Amino acid sequence: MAEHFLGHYFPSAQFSDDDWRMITTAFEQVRYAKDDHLLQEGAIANHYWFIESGILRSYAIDPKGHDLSLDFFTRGDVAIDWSSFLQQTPTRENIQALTEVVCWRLDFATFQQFFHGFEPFREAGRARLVGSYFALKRKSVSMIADQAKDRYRQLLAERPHLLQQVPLKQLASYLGITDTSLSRIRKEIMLED
Amino acid sequence: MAEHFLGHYFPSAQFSDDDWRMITTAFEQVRYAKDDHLLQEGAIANHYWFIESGILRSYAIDPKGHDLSLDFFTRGDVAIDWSSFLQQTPTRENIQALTEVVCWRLDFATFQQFFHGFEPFREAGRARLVGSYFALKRKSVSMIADQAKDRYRQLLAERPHLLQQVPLKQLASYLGITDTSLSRIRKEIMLED
DNA sequence: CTTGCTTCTTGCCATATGACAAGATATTCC
DNA sequence: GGAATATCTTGTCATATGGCAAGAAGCAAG
Repeated sequence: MAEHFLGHYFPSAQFSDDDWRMITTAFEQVRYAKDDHLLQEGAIANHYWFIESGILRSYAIDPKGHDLSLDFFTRGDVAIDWSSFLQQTPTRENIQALTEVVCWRLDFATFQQFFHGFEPFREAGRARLVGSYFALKRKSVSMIADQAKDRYRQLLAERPHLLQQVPLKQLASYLGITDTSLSRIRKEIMLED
Repeated sequence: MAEHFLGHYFPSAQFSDDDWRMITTAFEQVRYAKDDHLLQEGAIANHYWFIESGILRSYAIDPKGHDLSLDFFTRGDVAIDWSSFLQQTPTRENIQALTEVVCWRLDFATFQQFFHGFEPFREAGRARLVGSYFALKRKSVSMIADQAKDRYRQLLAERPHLLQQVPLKQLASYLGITDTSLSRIRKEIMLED
C-alpha cells in the first residue's frame, strides 16, 4: 500500500486495502495562503481539515467586538468546528490561515458515510472529539485555577513553536488576557531566568 | 410499547420494539443519597447516568487544594465524565449527589455494543457529546469575555433552579470566583432591581 | 431550647489585570 | 531604501476580584 499522508492520522493497518484506498482518495489536498479563511462565522461547516503543514487559528468576535483566539492548529492536528460540522448548524467561529497551509479536507456527507460504515474510522473520530473536549476542559480549569503567568508558562512548555510564529495579541486572547499584560508577563519571565 | 423513562432521552420511535426493549432493559435504575459519590478521582469511569430526579455536581481539586465545580446535572441531563468513560482512563473528576438522586445507568461495555450496533443510538450519543463540547466552549468564551456579574446573571436566567439548591460556594467556583465575591455580586444585583 | 456547624455577609486592604496612550521596533510594500 | 503599517513595549492610573477575618444567620442534633 502506498504511503499516504493520512497514515499519520489513521491506524491504516485496521482497514482493508480497498477500504483504505477509498478513504484516502476521498480526502482532497488543499492549499491556503496566509490570511485565507477556511470557515467564516454564520456558515455551516461542510469540511474539516487534516493539517500537513502551516498554522491555523480559530477565533470568535465577542459582543464587545474583541477578537478572541479559540485555538491554534498545526501539523498533526485536525482543524474543525465540531459543533457546526456535526450538527450542521451555523458556526460562530472563524478559521483562518496564519501562514501558508497544506491540508487534506473531507466533506460532511463523506464523513458520515465513513463514520457509520467503518468502525475504526468511527472510533478514531470519536477519540479526536473526546481529545478536543478534554483539552478544552483542561484549559477551562486552568483559566480558573492558574494565574496568567502560569498559563503562559504552560503554553511555552507545550507548544513553543506557536510563540515564535503567532502575533502576541492573538496569543494573549487565547490566554484570556490583553496583549499589554502578556508583554509584561513575558518580560518578567525573561528577567527571572 | 410501555412508556419507559428513557423515552425522554432517546427518540424511541427510531428503534424496533425488540431493539428498544433490549436497550431499556440494559439500563439499571439506581438511587443515591445526598453526598454519595458516583465517581471519584483516580477511578476509571465505568458508567454514565441518565438523571430522573435530583442534582449532581462534578468537581475537581486544583493543585492548591481548592474545590472547583465543573458542572451540575439535573433531570434530563446525562452525568458523565466523557474522557474517562470513552477513553477508559483514570478520571481527574468527582461526581457527587447534592440531593437524593434517582437515575438510570449504563456500563461501558454495553454502551460500546449499542454505540457500534445501533445507528440511532450512535447519533444520539455523538449529539450528546457535541452538545457538552459546545456548552463547555460557550462557558470558556464567557470566562474570558464577560465579567463575573454577567456570568452570574446568565446562570440565573438559564438555570435558576440551581441557585436555590446549590450552596453559594459551589456555584462561585463554577463561575470562576470566590464565594465572597459571589455574595457581593448577588447583593449588587438585588439592589439594582 | 441550646449547642455546635455550616453557610452567608461584610469590612478592610492587597493584587492581578485592564484601559488608554505614547513610543519603539519590526514588517511589508511600492 | 523609505514610507506606511502592524507589532510590541512601557508608563500611569483604574477596577475587578481575592485574601483574610469577624460576625450573622440558618440548620442539625442532642
